[in-house]
Amino acid sequence: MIEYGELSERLGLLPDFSTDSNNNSDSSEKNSQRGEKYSLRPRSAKKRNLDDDSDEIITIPTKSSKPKTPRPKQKPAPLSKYRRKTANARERSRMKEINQAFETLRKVVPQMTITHQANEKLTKIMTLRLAMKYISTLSSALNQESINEEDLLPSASELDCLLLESDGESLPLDSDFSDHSLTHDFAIDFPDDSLTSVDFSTPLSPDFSHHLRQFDPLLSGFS
DNA sequence: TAGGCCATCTGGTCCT
DNA sequence: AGGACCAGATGGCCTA
Repeated sequence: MIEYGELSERLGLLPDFSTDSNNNSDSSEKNSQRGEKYSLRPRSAKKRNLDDDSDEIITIPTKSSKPKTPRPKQKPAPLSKYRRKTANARERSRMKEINQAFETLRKVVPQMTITHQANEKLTKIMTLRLAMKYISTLSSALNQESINEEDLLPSASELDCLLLESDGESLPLDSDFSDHSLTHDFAIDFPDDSLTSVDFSTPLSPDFSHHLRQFDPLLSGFS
């Protein structure tokens, strides 16, 4: 039985965890709080290494058993230790970029407080779904304004419907959302560089288009 | 303790 | 050949 450390060293598969743990510290705030704990994946690495060790030549499962047939398809040589490290670093960097984009998106998408506690961070999937819905809300408001700027503003229930929907499924427009109405002022609730949330306990302002223009510079061109 | 969310590692695939 | 992108696997953290 080959020990984990020995095997990994022999195969040259494992990155330098001590340095990786340092690299991890900048991946995200949350992760930095976790510190060095993300640096090791002993069991998974062991399993993978053992798998690698168990079959050096990959045998393609054949329907017709022709045992003597040589399998030309060999597992490609694992990346060198250096290339594996650099690939991991690139991947971390790529994910960091994605997470930064999520963070930016969180700041511009109105958030709900219905199911979230005050300082609870929106999950990625919730952020995407809210963004989709927010765009939909703005688009519909824009279209309605092109017809009649003042009279065709979305109703509070429509906005509730759009913003409440977070799972990709449409909610019926006649749903009863009387328990929570939208905030009266997006511009106040969402300063440029702070995470804010829609307060459903306050009534919706009738002048929704005005707030939309304040909120989105693209819309301000239509005033 | 189970489940959700997340970061990370890893190998495969595609592209330049 | 090497980088970008992706998805699967894994384990840590947190909350109900």
